[in-house]
Amino acid sequence: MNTTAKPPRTIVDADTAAARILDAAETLFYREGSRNVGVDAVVKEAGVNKMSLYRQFSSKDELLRRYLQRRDDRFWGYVDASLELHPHDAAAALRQFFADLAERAGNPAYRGCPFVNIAVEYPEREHFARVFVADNKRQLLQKLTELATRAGARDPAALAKGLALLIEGAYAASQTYAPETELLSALPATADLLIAAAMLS
Amino acid sequence: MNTTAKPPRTIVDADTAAARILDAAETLFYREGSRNVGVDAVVKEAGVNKMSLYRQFSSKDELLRRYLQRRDDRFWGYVDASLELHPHDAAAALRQFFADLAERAGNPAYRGCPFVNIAVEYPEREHFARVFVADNKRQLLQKLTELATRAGARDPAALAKGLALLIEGAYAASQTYAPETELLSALPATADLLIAAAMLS
DNA sequence: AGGTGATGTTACCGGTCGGTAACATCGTCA
DNA sequence: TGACGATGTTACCGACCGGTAACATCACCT
Repeated sequence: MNTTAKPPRTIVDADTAAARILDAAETLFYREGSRNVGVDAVVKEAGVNKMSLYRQFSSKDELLRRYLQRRDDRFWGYVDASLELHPHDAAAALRQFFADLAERAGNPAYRGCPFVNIAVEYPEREHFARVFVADNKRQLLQKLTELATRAGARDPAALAKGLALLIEGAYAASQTYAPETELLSALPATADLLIAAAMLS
Repeated sequence: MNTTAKPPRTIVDADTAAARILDAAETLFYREGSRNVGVDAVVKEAGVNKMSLYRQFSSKDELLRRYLQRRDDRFWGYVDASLELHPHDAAAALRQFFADLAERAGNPAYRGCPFVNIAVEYPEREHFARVFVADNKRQLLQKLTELATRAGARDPAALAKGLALLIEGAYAASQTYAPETELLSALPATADLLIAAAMLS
């Protein structure tokens, strides 16, 4: 028998190749870290040839850019899904977001906030990926401030910053603390407390 | 003139070589990330030869272990320094810790919590460095719980977890948010709020 | 049918990684 | 003085990194 049979050549058009590469990059960059994953691993996971990658993307950095954009879209999808449940009650919307975040971050496959991970992976604050991260966080703080204002907080900026710290804390703690610690179980109640305290005159 | 003059051979004994290597590793691993720094960069920073490293340390992993131990010692030094200022007032001690943390994390050279960074750099929870990190955090939560108890909190475990989340949040936010955001300025007040709320009947 | 452009495959480039062998050179102590 | 052990220096190993050239093969359109 022929033990050296080559696998059949499979041909995929450029668009599907690009999509599969992006899917593979999203999976691997998030799970293993963008700097720990080589392009060879990406194309293997995507089931395409390395040249297919470099014909669709100019470089690994370009792939990283697209990865960040995907993560950004996904993140705001999470936010919108939580907030839409309470369109006329900003305080409830905030509480909902923390409940949903605690749920997501408690998943065993959760590997933390992709943006926090990027910030750790790239030491230079001027790196384009770090700039992207800072921009995402800036928009998040803005959204939190807007919600805190609508909720009627005495000092909306202060409440928003406190909640932003809690959010980052949930991200980091999901990776630093052992799962048995169940630190995230305290997230919703702590957020509720901050929100409630911000309403009192 | 002789433009190819070799630098003079400098000889240092094993102990000072080991110390300089550890210092260099601590600086570089923290600033750039342990996986982003090669042993060549470490020996260059230390001003010693690569063989001097491998005669003192069995591997880069061994160096990483020593690095983690150093950071652990340093961390508990910070904790003790804050707590010692209020030996008979646990609530004040907690508040002091957050004030000092906000100060440290606001330093421009601050590169976040070394343990958070390790957790991001190494994807596998079973990796020895991740286990070390989880152990440090477990001890921190224990210390916080003990202080919350001494402070007279109604639910010490809940307060400790909330504060632990805030701490991790300060670490992560120091790297994700742009400095202009001054998110850390909200840290002490938020911690104070949580502590005060935990005391009320 | 023939040609043309997109895709797949292989092999390779220079650079960096962690780690080591071999040898030169030094200080120290008998 | 001579020998021995510790240190410094150089060169190298195989593996992986991001990226590319050259060529084989296919689909599709005229």
